Amino acid sequence: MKHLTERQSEILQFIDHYEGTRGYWPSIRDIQLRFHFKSTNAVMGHLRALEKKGYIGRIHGQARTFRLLHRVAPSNDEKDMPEDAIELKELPVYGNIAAGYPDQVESGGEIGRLQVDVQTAGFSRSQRSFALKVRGESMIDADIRDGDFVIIEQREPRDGDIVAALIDGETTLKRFIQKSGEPPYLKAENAAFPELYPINDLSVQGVAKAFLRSL
Amino acid sequence: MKHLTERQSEILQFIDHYEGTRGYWPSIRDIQLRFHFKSTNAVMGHLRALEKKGYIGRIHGQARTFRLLHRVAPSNDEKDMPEDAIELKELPVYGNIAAGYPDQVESGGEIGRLQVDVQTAGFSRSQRSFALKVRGESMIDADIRDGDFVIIEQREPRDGDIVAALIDGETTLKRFIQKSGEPPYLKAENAAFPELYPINDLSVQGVAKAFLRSL
DNA sequence: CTTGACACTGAACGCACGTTCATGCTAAAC
DNA sequence: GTTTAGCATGAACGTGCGTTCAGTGTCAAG
Repeated sequence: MKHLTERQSEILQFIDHYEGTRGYWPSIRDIQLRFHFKSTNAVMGHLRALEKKGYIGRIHGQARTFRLLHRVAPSNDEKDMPEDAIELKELPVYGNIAAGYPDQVESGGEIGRLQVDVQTAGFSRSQRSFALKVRGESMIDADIRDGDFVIIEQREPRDGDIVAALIDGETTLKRFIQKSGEPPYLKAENAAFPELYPINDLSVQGVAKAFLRSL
Repeated sequence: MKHLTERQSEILQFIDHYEGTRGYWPSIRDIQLRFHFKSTNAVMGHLRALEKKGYIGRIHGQARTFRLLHRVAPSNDEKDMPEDAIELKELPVYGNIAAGYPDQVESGGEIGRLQVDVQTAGFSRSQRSFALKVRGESMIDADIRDGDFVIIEQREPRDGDIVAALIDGETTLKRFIQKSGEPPYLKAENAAFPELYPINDLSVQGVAKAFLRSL
Protein backbone atom coordinates (compact mmCIF):
# COMPACT_ATOMS: atom_id res chain seq x y z
CA MET A 1 0.00 0.00 0.00
CA LYS A 2 1.23 3.40 -0.88
CA HIS A 3 2.50 5.47 1.93
CA LEU A 4 0.60 8.44 3.22
CA THR A 5 2.12 11.71 4.23
CA GLU A 6 1.64 13.03 7.72
CA ARG A 7 -1.04 15.44 6.66
CA GLN A 8 -2.92 12.95 4.51
CA SER A 9 -3.00 10.48 7.34
CA GLU A 10 -4.36 13.17 9.65
CA ILE A 11 -7.13 13.95 7.22
CA LEU A 12 -7.98 10.30 6.79
CA GLN A 13 -8.16 9.79 10.51
CA PHE A 14 -10.35 12.80 10.91
CA ILE A 15 -12.78 11.53 8.31
CA ASP A 16 -12.95 8.16 9.96
CA HIS A 17 -13.36 9.60 13.40
CA TYR A 18 -15.97 12.09 12.29
CA GLU A 19 -18.14 9.40 10.83
CA GLY A 20 -17.43 7.27 13.85
CA THR A 21 -18.79 9.82 16.26
CA ARG A 22 -21.43 11.61 14.24
CA GLY A 23 -22.78 8.83 12.09
CA TYR A 24 -22.45 10.67 8.82
CA TRP A 25 -19.52 11.78 6.78
CA PRO A 26 -18.00 15.23 6.95
CA SER A 27 -18.38 17.77 4.19
CA ILE A 28 -15.29 19.25 2.66
CA ARG A 29 -15.89 22.43 4.58
CA ASP A 30 -16.17 20.45 7.80
CA ILE A 31 -12.68 19.18 7.16
CA GLN A 32 -11.47 22.62 6.22
CA LEU A 33 -12.79 23.97 9.48
CA ARG A 34 -11.18 21.29 11.58
CA PHE A 35 -7.74 21.99 10.14
CA HIS A 36 -8.21 25.76 10.00
CA PHE A 37 -7.58 25.85 6.29
CA LYS A 38 -8.31 29.16 4.68
CA SER A 39 -9.39 27.46 1.49
CA THR A 40 -11.48 24.44 0.73
CA ASN A 41 -9.06 23.65 -1.98
CA ALA A 42 -6.50 22.57 0.58
CA VAL A 43 -8.88 19.75 1.46
CA MET A 44 -9.50 18.89 -2.17
CA GLY A 45 -5.83 18.31 -2.72
CA HIS A 46 -5.60 15.87 0.14
CA LEU A 47 -8.75 14.08 -0.87
CA ARG A 48 -7.43 13.64 -4.38
CA ALA A 49 -4.26 12.16 -2.95
CA LEU A 50 -6.13 9.81 -0.62
CA GLU A 51 -8.31 8.74 -3.48
CA LYS A 52 -5.42 8.15 -5.85
CA LYS A 53 -3.65 6.08 -3.24
CA GLY A 54 -6.76 4.00 -2.76
CA TYR A 55 -7.61 4.84 0.81
CA ILE A 56 -10.95 6.43 0.21
CA GLY A 57 -13.66 6.45 -2.38
CA ARG A 58 -16.35 9.00 -2.98
CA ILE A 59 -19.29 9.68 -5.20
CA HIS A 60 -18.12 12.72 -7.07
CA GLY A 61 -20.36 15.72 -7.00
CA GLN A 62 -22.41 14.38 -4.13
CA ALA A 63 -22.22 15.56 -0.60
CA ARG A 64 -20.90 13.48 2.28
CA THR A 65 -20.46 10.27 0.35
CA PHE A 66 -17.15 8.92 1.49
CA ARG A 67 -16.12 5.31 1.61
CA LEU A 68 -13.15 4.01 3.49
CA LEU A 69 -11.65 1.45 1.18
CA HIS A 70 -8.58 0.45 3.04
CA ARG A 71 -7.80 0.03 6.66
CA VAL A 72 -7.34 3.35 8.28
CA ALA A 73 -3.76 3.96 9.10
CA PRO A 74 -3.69 3.20 12.77
CA SER A 75 -2.23 5.88 14.97
CA ASN A 76 0.80 3.75 15.38
CA ASP A 77 1.62 3.69 19.03
CA GLU A 78 2.33 0.05 18.65
CA LYS A 79 4.93 0.07 15.96
CA ASP A 80 4.94 -3.39 14.53
CA MET A 81 1.37 -4.11 13.74
CA PRO A 82 1.27 -7.11 11.47
CA GLU A 83 0.14 -5.96 8.06
CA ASP A 84 -3.34 -7.30 8.68
CA ALA A 85 -4.52 -6.06 12.02
CA ILE A 86 -7.79 -4.73 10.74
CA GLU A 87 -11.18 -4.45 12.02
CA LEU A 88 -13.89 -2.23 10.98
CA LYS A 89 -15.50 0.33 13.10
CA GLU A 90 -15.06 2.33 16.18
CA LEU A 91 -17.43 2.46 19.01
CA PRO A 92 -16.55 4.15 22.23
CA VAL A 93 -15.36 1.90 25.00
CA TYR A 94 -15.63 2.96 28.57
CA GLY A 95 -13.64 1.38 31.31
CA ASN A 96 -15.92 3.02 33.76
CA ILE A 97 -18.76 5.46 33.75
CA ALA A 98 -18.71 7.32 36.97
CA ALA A 99 -21.47 9.74 37.63
CA GLY A 100 -23.92 9.66 34.85
CA TYR A 101 -24.39 8.40 31.40
CA PRO A 102 -21.82 8.13 28.70
CA ASP A 103 -23.16 10.98 26.63
CA GLN A 104 -22.61 13.26 29.56
CA VAL A 105 -19.17 11.94 30.15
CA GLU A 106 -16.14 13.83 29.06
CA SER A 107 -13.93 11.76 26.83
CA GLY A 108 -11.72 11.02 29.79
CA GLY A 109 -13.87 8.03 30.56
CA GLU A 110 -13.20 6.62 27.17
CA ILE A 111 -10.40 4.12 27.27
CA GLY A 112 -10.37 3.25 23.63
CA ARG A 113 -12.45 2.41 20.70
CA LEU A 114 -13.74 -0.99 19.88
CA GLN A 115 -13.70 -1.93 16.30
CA VAL A 116 -16.31 -4.30 15.01
CA ASP A 117 -16.03 -6.15 11.80
CA VAL A 118 -18.70 -6.01 9.15
CA GLN A 119 -18.72 -6.70 5.49
CA THR A 120 -20.36 -3.95 3.71
CA ALA A 121 -22.47 -2.13 6.13
CA GLY A 122 -22.52 1.14 7.80
CA PHE A 123 -23.99 1.05 11.22
CA SER A 124 -27.13 2.72 12.17
CA ARG A 125 -27.10 4.23 15.57
CA SER A 126 -30.66 3.39 16.41
CA GLN A 127 -30.18 3.50 20.09
CA ARG A 128 -27.97 5.10 22.63
CA SER A 129 -25.51 2.36 23.25
CA PHE A 130 -21.90 1.77 23.89
CA ALA A 131 -19.37 -0.84 24.78
CA LEU A 132 -17.94 -1.55 28.15
CA LYS A 133 -14.74 -3.43 28.80
CA VAL A 134 -15.25 -6.05 31.44
CA ARG A 135 -12.92 -6.19 34.38
CA GLY A 136 -12.92 -8.96 36.87
CA GLU A 137 -14.76 -12.20 37.07
CA SER A 138 -18.04 -11.13 38.57
CA MET A 139 -20.03 -12.49 35.66
CA ILE A 140 -18.01 -15.62 35.10
CA ASP A 141 -21.01 -17.89 35.52
CA ALA A 142 -22.70 -16.12 32.64
CA ASP A 143 -19.53 -16.84 30.71
CA ILE A 144 -18.51 -13.22 30.47
CA ARG A 145 -14.86 -12.85 31.24
CA ASP A 146 -12.26 -10.30 32.00
CA GLY A 147 -11.37 -8.49 28.80
CA ASP A 148 -14.61 -9.10 26.97
CA PHE A 149 -16.57 -6.21 25.57
CA VAL A 150 -20.17 -5.95 26.56
CA ILE A 151 -22.55 -4.00 24.43
CA ILE A 152 -24.86 -1.95 26.57
CA GLU A 153 -28.08 -0.38 25.56
CA GLN A 154 -29.72 2.30 27.58
CA ARG A 155 -33.16 1.18 28.56
CA GLU A 156 -35.11 -0.01 31.54
CA PRO A 157 -34.07 -3.42 32.82
CA ARG A 158 -36.37 -6.34 33.24
CA ASP A 159 -36.08 -9.42 35.41
CA GLY A 160 -33.18 -11.57 34.35
CA ASP A 161 -31.38 -8.92 32.37
CA ILE A 162 -27.70 -8.38 32.83
CA VAL A 163 -27.23 -4.72 33.58
CA ALA A 164 -24.46 -2.21 33.93
CA ALA A 165 -24.99 -0.56 37.28
CA LEU A 166 -23.22 2.12 39.19
CA ILE A 167 -22.14 0.83 42.59
CA ASP A 168 -19.76 2.85 44.73
CA GLY A 169 -18.76 5.05 41.84
CA GLU A 170 -17.83 2.12 39.67
CA THR A 171 -19.72 0.56 36.86
CA THR A 172 -20.17 -3.14 37.31
CA LEU A 173 -22.05 -5.87 35.58
CA LYS A 174 -24.77 -7.61 37.53
CA ARG A 175 -27.87 -9.66 37.00
CA PHE A 176 -31.10 -7.77 37.55
CA ILE A 177 -33.70 -9.71 39.49
CA GLN A 178 -37.25 -8.62 39.98
CA LYS A 179 -39.82 -11.12 41.13
CA SER A 180 -43.35 -9.93 40.94
CA GLY A 181 -44.43 -7.99 43.97
CA GLU A 182 -40.92 -7.85 45.42
CA PRO A 183 -38.43 -5.03 45.20
CA PRO A 184 -35.74 -5.60 42.60
CA TYR A 185 -32.13 -6.33 43.44
CA LEU A 186 -28.83 -7.06 41.74
CA LYS A 187 -26.83 -10.22 41.95
CA ALA A 188 -23.31 -11.09 40.87
CA GLU A 189 -23.02 -14.06 38.57
CA ASN A 190 -20.17 -15.77 40.33
CA ALA A 191 -20.69 -18.61 42.73
CA ALA A 192 -17.66 -17.43 44.68
CA PHE A 193 -19.19 -14.01 45.34
CA PRO A 194 -22.84 -14.48 46.13
CA GLU A 195 -23.38 -10.78 46.79
CA LEU A 196 -26.70 -9.10 46.54
CA TYR A 197 -27.30 -5.42 46.03
CA PRO A 198 -30.44 -3.52 46.78
CA ILE A 199 -31.56 -1.57 43.77
CA ASN A 200 -32.26 1.59 45.77
CA ASP A 201 -30.45 4.67 44.73
CA LEU A 202 -27.95 2.97 42.54
CA SER A 203 -28.44 3.76 38.94
CA VAL A 204 -28.73 1.19 36.24
CA GLN A 205 -27.00 2.55 33.20
CA GLY A 206 -28.17 0.05 30.68
CA VAL A 207 -28.86 -3.51 29.76
CA ALA A 208 -26.30 -5.84 28.23
CA LYS A 209 -27.45 -7.03 24.85
CA ALA A 210 -24.47 -9.01 23.70
CA PHE A 211 -20.83 -9.47 24.28
CA LEU A 212 -17.91 -9.72 21.98
CA ARG A 213 -14.65 -11.50 22.59
CA SER A 214 -11.59 -11.08 20.47
CA LEU A 215 -9.87 -14.28 19.50
CA MET B 1 -43.45 4.44 20.86
CA LYS B 2 -45.73 6.08 18.42
CA HIS B 3 -46.95 3.95 15.65
CA LEU B 4 -45.76 4.41 12.12
CA THR B 5 -47.93 4.23 9.08
CA GLU B 6 -47.18 1.78 6.33
CA ARG B 7 -45.58 4.39 4.15
CA GLN B 8 -43.51 5.93 6.92
CA SER B 9 -42.19 2.57 7.90
CA GLU B 10 -41.23 1.89 4.30
CA ILE B 11 -39.32 5.14 4.13
CA LEU B 12 -37.56 4.44 7.38
CA GLN B 13 -36.54 1.02 6.23
CA PHE B 14 -35.26 2.38 2.99
CA ILE B 15 -33.11 4.93 4.76
CA ASP B 16 -31.68 2.29 7.04
CA HIS B 17 -31.03 -0.12 4.26
CA TYR B 18 -29.52 2.52 2.01
CA GLU B 19 -27.00 3.46 4.62
CA GLY B 20 -26.48 -0.19 5.39
CA THR B 21 -25.45 -1.06 1.88
CA ARG B 22 -23.86 2.16 0.66
CA GLY B 23 -22.24 3.44 3.78
CA TYR B 24 -23.68 6.91 3.57
CA TRP B 25 -27.14 8.32 3.94
CA PRO B 26 -29.52 8.97 1.09
CA SER B 27 -30.41 12.46 -0.06
CA ILE B 28 -34.04 13.46 -0.15
CA ARG B 29 -34.03 13.08 -3.90
CA ASP B 30 -32.59 9.59 -3.56
CA ILE B 31 -35.63 8.70 -1.51
CA GLN B 32 -37.92 10.45 -3.94
CA LEU B 33 -36.47 8.43 -6.77
CA ARG B 34 -36.84 5.13 -4.97
CA PHE B 35 -40.54 5.68 -4.34
CA HIS B 36 -41.23 7.31 -7.68
CA PHE B 37 -42.54 10.45 -6.07
CA LYS B 38 -43.11 13.26 -8.45
CA SER B 39 -42.21 15.81 -5.82
CA THR B 40 -39.48 15.98 -3.22
CA ASN B 41 -42.04 17.38 -0.91
CA ALA B 42 -43.65 13.98 -0.55
CA VAL B 43 -40.45 12.87 1.10
CA MET B 44 -40.30 15.94 3.29
CA GLY B 45 -43.69 15.16 4.71
CA HIS B 46 -42.66 11.67 5.72
CA LEU B 47 -39.38 12.84 7.14
CA ARG B 48 -41.15 15.40 9.26
CA ALA B 49 -43.45 12.69 10.54
CA LEU B 50 -40.59 10.32 11.29
CA GLU B 51 -38.79 13.09 13.05
CA LYS B 52 -41.77 14.14 15.08
CA LYS B 53 -42.34 10.56 16.16
CA GLY B 54 -38.74 10.29 17.24
CA TYR B 55 -37.50 7.70 14.83
CA ILE B 56 -34.94 9.77 13.05
CA GLY B 57 -32.91 12.87 13.62
CA ARG B 58 -31.19 15.07 11.12
CA ILE B 59 -29.03 18.13 10.89
CA HIS B 60 -31.34 20.55 9.21
CA GLY B 61 -30.07 22.21 6.12
CA GLN B 62 -27.23 19.78 5.71
CA ALA B 63 -27.08 17.01 3.19
CA ARG B 64 -27.20 13.34 4.06
CA THR B 65 -27.07 13.76 7.80
CA PHE B 66 -29.59 11.31 9.16
CA ARG B 67 -29.50 9.62 12.48
CA LEU B 68 -31.59 6.64 13.40
CA LEU B 69 -32.71 7.35 16.91
CA HIS B 70 -35.02 4.50 17.56
CA ARG B 71 -35.07 0.92 16.58
CA VAL B 72 -35.92 0.45 12.98
CA ALA B 73 -39.29 -1.08 12.55
CA PRO B 74 -38.45 -4.67 11.83
CA SER B 75 -39.98 -6.18 8.74
CA ASN B 76 -42.27 -8.14 10.94
CA ASP B 77 -42.21 -11.68 9.72
CA GLU B 78 -42.09 -12.76 13.29
CA LYS B 79 -45.13 -11.12 14.64
CA ASP B 80 -44.57 -10.84 18.34
CA MET B 81 -41.20 -9.27 18.65
CA PRO B 82 -40.94 -7.87 22.13
CA GLU B 83 -41.09 -4.11 21.93
CA ASP B 84 -37.37 -3.78 22.30
CA ALA B 85 -35.67 -6.17 19.93
CA ILE B 86 -33.06 -3.73 18.82
CA GLU B 87 -29.60 -3.85 17.69
CA LEU B 88 -27.83 -1.69 15.32
CA LYS B 89 -26.50 -2.75 12.05
CA GLU B 90 -26.82 -5.38 9.46
CA LEU B 91 -24.04 -7.53 8.30
CA PRO B 92 -24.66 -10.56 6.19
CA VAL B 93 -24.83 -13.84 8.01
CA TYR B 94 -24.13 -17.05 6.24
CA GLY B 95 -25.20 -20.37 7.56
CA ASN B 96 -22.92 -21.98 5.11
CA ILE B 97 -20.74 -20.95 2.26
CA ALA B 98 -20.59 -23.77 -0.19
CA ALA B 99 -18.32 -23.42 -3.12
CA GLY B 100 -16.47 -20.22 -2.90
CA TYR B 101 -16.39 -17.00 -1.09
CA PRO B 102 -19.29 -15.00 0.18
CA ASP B 103 -18.97 -12.28 -2.41
CA GLN B 104 -19.46 -14.84 -5.10
CA VAL B 105 -22.37 -16.36 -3.35
CA GLU B 106 -25.90 -15.68 -4.41
CA SER B 107 -27.95 -14.33 -1.57
CA GLY B 108 -29.42 -17.77 -1.06
CA GLY B 109 -26.58 -18.54 1.30
CA GLU B 110 -27.53 -15.65 3.43
CA ILE B 111 -29.66 -16.76 6.33
CA GLY B 112 -30.15 -13.39 7.86
CA ARG B 113 -28.47 -10.26 8.89
CA LEU B 114 -26.64 -9.80 12.10
CA GLN B 115 -27.12 -6.54 13.78
CA VAL B 116 -24.33 -5.23 15.86
CA ASP B 117 -24.74 -2.59 18.43
CA VAL B 118 -22.70 0.55 18.32
CA GLN B 119 -23.22 3.93 19.80
CA THR B 120 -22.79 6.35 17.15
CA ALA B 121 -20.65 4.86 14.53
CA GLY B 122 -20.88 3.89 10.96
CA PHE B 123 -18.76 1.00 9.91
CA SER B 124 -15.96 1.23 7.50
CA ARG B 125 -15.81 -1.62 5.12
CA SER B 126 -12.06 -1.87 5.15
CA GLN B 127 -11.90 -5.56 4.61
CA ARG B 128 -13.88 -8.32 3.12
CA SER B 129 -15.51 -9.83 6.11
CA PHE B 130 -18.72 -11.36 7.22
CA ALA B 131 -20.43 -13.18 10.03
CA LEU B 132 -21.05 -16.87 10.29
CA LYS B 133 -23.57 -18.48 12.56
CA VAL B 134 -22.04 -21.34 14.45
CA ARG B 135 -23.73 -24.69 14.42
CA GLY B 136 -22.69 -27.53 16.62
CA GLU B 137 -20.18 -27.85 19.36
CA SER B 138 -16.99 -28.42 17.43
CA MET B 139 -15.32 -25.39 18.97
CA ILE B 140 -16.68 -25.79 22.46
CA ASP B 141 -13.24 -25.91 24.03
CA ALA B 142 -12.50 -22.49 22.59
CA ASP B 143 -15.73 -21.43 24.25
CA ILE B 144 -17.54 -20.85 20.99
CA ARG B 145 -20.99 -22.32 21.13
CA ASP B 146 -23.90 -23.20 18.97
CA GLY B 147 -25.72 -20.04 18.02
CA ASP B 148 -22.81 -17.66 18.40
CA PHE B 149 -21.80 -15.41 15.56
CA VAL B 150 -18.24 -15.54 14.45
CA ILE B 151 -16.77 -12.65 12.57
CA ILE B 152 -14.61 -13.87 9.76
CA GLU B 153 -12.02 -11.92 7.90
CA GLN B 154 -10.68 -13.12 4.63
CA ARG B 155 -6.96 -13.49 4.89
CA GLU B 156 -4.30 -16.16 5.05
CA PRO B 157 -4.34 -18.15 8.27
CA ARG B 158 -1.42 -18.50 10.61
CA ASP B 159 -0.63 -21.15 13.17
CA GLY B 160 -3.15 -21.12 15.99
CA ASP B 161 -5.80 -19.16 14.15
CA ILE B 162 -9.37 -20.34 14.21
CA VAL B 163 -10.47 -20.58 10.62
CA ALA B 164 -13.62 -21.11 8.64
CA ALA B 165 -12.88 -23.97 6.28
CA LEU B 166 -14.81 -25.77 3.64
CA ILE B 167 -14.98 -29.47 4.40
CA ASP B 168 -17.32 -31.74 2.46
CA GLY B 169 -19.26 -28.81 1.10
CA GLU B 170 -19.91 -27.38 4.52
CA THR B 171 -18.24 -24.51 6.24
CA THR B 172 -16.93 -25.44 9.62
CA LEU B 173 -14.83 -23.80 12.26
CA LYS B 174 -11.50 -25.37 13.05
CA ARG B 175 -8.18 -24.52 14.57
CA PHE B 176 -5.40 -24.04 12.05
CA ILE B 177 -2.14 -25.68 13.07
CA GLN B 178 1.13 -25.21 11.29
CA LYS B 179 4.33 -26.19 13.00
CA SER B 180 7.47 -25.07 11.24
CA GLY B 181 8.59 -27.48 8.58
CA GLU B 182 5.45 -29.57 8.79
CA PRO B 183 2.40 -29.44 6.59
CA PRO B 184 -0.51 -27.58 8.12
CA TYR B 185 -3.67 -29.30 9.32
CA LEU B 186 -6.97 -28.48 10.95
CA LYS B 187 -8.19 -29.62 14.32
CA ALA B 188 -11.55 -29.48 16.01
CA GLU B 189 -11.60 -27.79 19.39
CA ASN B 190 -13.64 -30.37 21.19
CA ALA B 191 -12.09 -33.03 23.37
CA ALA B 192 -14.90 -35.37 22.39
CA PHE B 193 -14.07 -35.15 18.69
CA PRO B 194 -10.34 -35.17 18.30
CA GLU B 195 -10.50 -35.11 14.53
CA LEU B 196 -7.71 -33.88 12.35
CA TYR B 197 -8.05 -32.69 8.81
CA PRO B 198 -5.30 -32.44 6.25
CA ILE B 199 -5.19 -28.98 4.75
CA ASN B 200 -4.88 -30.28 1.19
CA ASP B 201 -7.45 -29.11 -1.25
CA LEU B 202 -9.85 -27.83 1.28
CA SER B 203 -10.21 -24.14 1.17
CA VAL B 204 -9.87 -21.87 4.13
CA GLN B 205 -12.33 -19.10 3.74
CA GLY B 206 -11.12 -16.81 6.42
CA VAL B 207 -9.85 -16.34 9.91
CA ALA B 208 -12.08 -15.80 12.91
CA LYS B 209 -11.33 -12.48 14.52
CA ALA B 210 -13.95 -12.36 17.19
CA PHE B 211 -17.24 -13.80 18.20
CA LEU B 212 -20.40 -12.27 19.45
CA ARG B 213 -23.02 -13.86 21.62
CA SER B 214 -26.43 -12.42 22.20
CA LEU B 215 -27.55 -12.42 25.78
C1' DC C 1 18.74 25.90 -12.30
C1' DT C 2 14.78 23.48 -13.27
C1' DT C 3 11.29 20.05 -12.08
C1' DG C 4 8.06 18.14 -9.43
C1' DA C 5 5.99 16.52 -5.11
C1' DC C 6 3.53 18.66 -1.25
C1' DA C 7 0.93 22.11 1.26
C1' DC C 8 -1.87 25.95 0.96
C1' DT C 9 -4.50 30.78 -0.27
C1' DG C 10 -8.29 33.17 -2.71
C1' DA C 11 -12.12 33.71 -5.61
C1' DA C 12 -15.56 31.97 -8.29
C1' DC C 13 -18.92 28.76 -10.43
C1' DG C 14 -22.87 25.81 -10.47
C1' DC C 15 -25.31 21.86 -9.32
C1' DA C 16 -27.14 19.06 -5.44
C1' DC C 17 -30.06 19.22 -2.05
C1' DG C 18 -32.86 20.87 1.83
C1' DT C 19 -36.77 23.80 2.33
C1' DT C 20 -41.02 26.45 1.64
C1' DC C 21 -45.38 28.00 -0.52
C1' DA C 22 -49.50 26.76 -2.79
C1' DT C 23 -52.89 23.18 -3.94
C1' DG C 24 -55.73 18.92 -3.84
C1' DC C 25 -57.43 14.41 -2.47
C1' DT C 26 -59.20 10.78 1.12
C1' DA C 27 -60.42 9.06 5.50
C1' DA C 28 -60.92 9.27 10.40
C1' DA C 29 -61.99 12.30 14.63
C1' DC C 30 -64.73 15.86 17.04
C1' DG D 1 -69.91 20.22 9.11
C1' DT D 2 -65.29 21.42 10.25
C1' DT D 3 -60.85 19.84 11.48
C1' DT D 4 -56.75 17.09 11.42
C1' DA D 5 -53.54 13.44 9.74
C1' DG D 6 -51.80 11.22 5.85
C1' DC D 7 -50.39 11.28 1.21
C1' DA D 8 -49.29 13.40 -2.76
C1' DT D 9 -48.17 17.11 -6.98
C1' DG D 10 -45.74 21.23 -8.82
C1' DA D 11 -42.94 25.16 -8.72
C1' DA D 12 -39.79 27.80 -6.86
C1' DC D 13 -35.94 29.55 -3.62
C1' DG D 14 -31.50 29.68 -1.33
C1' DT D 15 -27.53 27.72 0.20
C1' DG D 16 -24.54 23.85 1.29
C1' DC D 17 -21.03 21.91 -0.83
C1' DG D 18 -18.13 19.84 -4.50
C1' DT D 19 -15.28 21.62 -8.03
C1' DT D 20 -12.16 24.44 -10.84
C1' DC D 21 -8.89 28.08 -12.14
C1' DA D 22 -5.08 30.77 -10.88
C1' DG D 23 -1.24 31.64 -7.92
C1' DT D 24 2.35 31.38 -3.71
C1' DG D 25 5.87 29.00 -1.13
C1' DT D 26 9.02 25.15 0.47
C1' DC D 27 12.01 21.41 -0.08
C1' DA D 28 14.34 17.50 -2.09
C1' DA D 29 15.70 15.20 -6.56
C1' DG D 30 17.74 15.54 -11.06
